[in-house]
Amino acid sequence: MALQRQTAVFQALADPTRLAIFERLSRGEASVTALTQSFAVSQPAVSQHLGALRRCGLVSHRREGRSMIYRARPEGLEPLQNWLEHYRTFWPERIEKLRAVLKTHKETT
Amino acid sequence: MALQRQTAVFQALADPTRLAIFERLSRGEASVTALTQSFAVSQPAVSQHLGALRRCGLVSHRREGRSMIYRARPEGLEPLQNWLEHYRTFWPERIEKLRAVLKTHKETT
DNA sequence: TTAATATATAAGTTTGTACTTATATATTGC
DNA sequence: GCAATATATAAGTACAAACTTATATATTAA
Repeated sequence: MALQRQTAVFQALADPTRLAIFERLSRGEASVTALTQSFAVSQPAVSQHLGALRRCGLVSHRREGRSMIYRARPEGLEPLQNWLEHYRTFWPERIEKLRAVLKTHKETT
Repeated sequence: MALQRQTAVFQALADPTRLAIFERLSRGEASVTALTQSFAVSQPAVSQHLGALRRCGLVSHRREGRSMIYRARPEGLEPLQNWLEHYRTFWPERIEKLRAVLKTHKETT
């Protein structure tokens, strides 16, 4: 079945390497070369993953001399946020309770 | 590359049919037969999607006579919630601003 | 126990995805 | 312009995923 807009972000983050690249970029921008050195895949593989992330708005890039600098786009997570927001409407108490638990957990670690 | 625990939920929700099944179940429990009637795929395909959702904790099921009744498990979304929570730590203002926008949007539609 | 119903599993097919190597394109410094 | 460097794209391969039909398993009712 063809990929739909709704599942695009899930799809993009479903691959471990691609997720790791996004997480790496969320801690600071990086060039393709730098990313390639961080992951056990070839440079073209990294470029392909970056293309996938870019196509669904999870990263942006700019040229800087010979390098392409990539950075994570928090706004790219909007669909995910939106989707979970939707479920908060359906299951308000349950999810809110869960959020509280998670927040506490975060604060104590 | 092998599927990791971190990407399991993303992977499960990355397929449009499977996402639609989960969303259907989030609006109320249903038997496999009922689900099969709602989607344009065969009964085995539905069972396979339910198996995938079940394996990562997004749905639970119980037998009721000859039927298997499936229901969505809000707790199954914990990894997603947790993951986004993590990004709130990194990008607090930005994401919080976004959350506010989304909440307003929800309330006015 | 036998037939009907409901679901799960097996096996096979097709398409998509993640990778590879090879090569094209863009930028810089000589 | 030419060589070096950085990235993207092309082409091919291997494996995973999503489906199909056929069949096995479980439950109910006669």
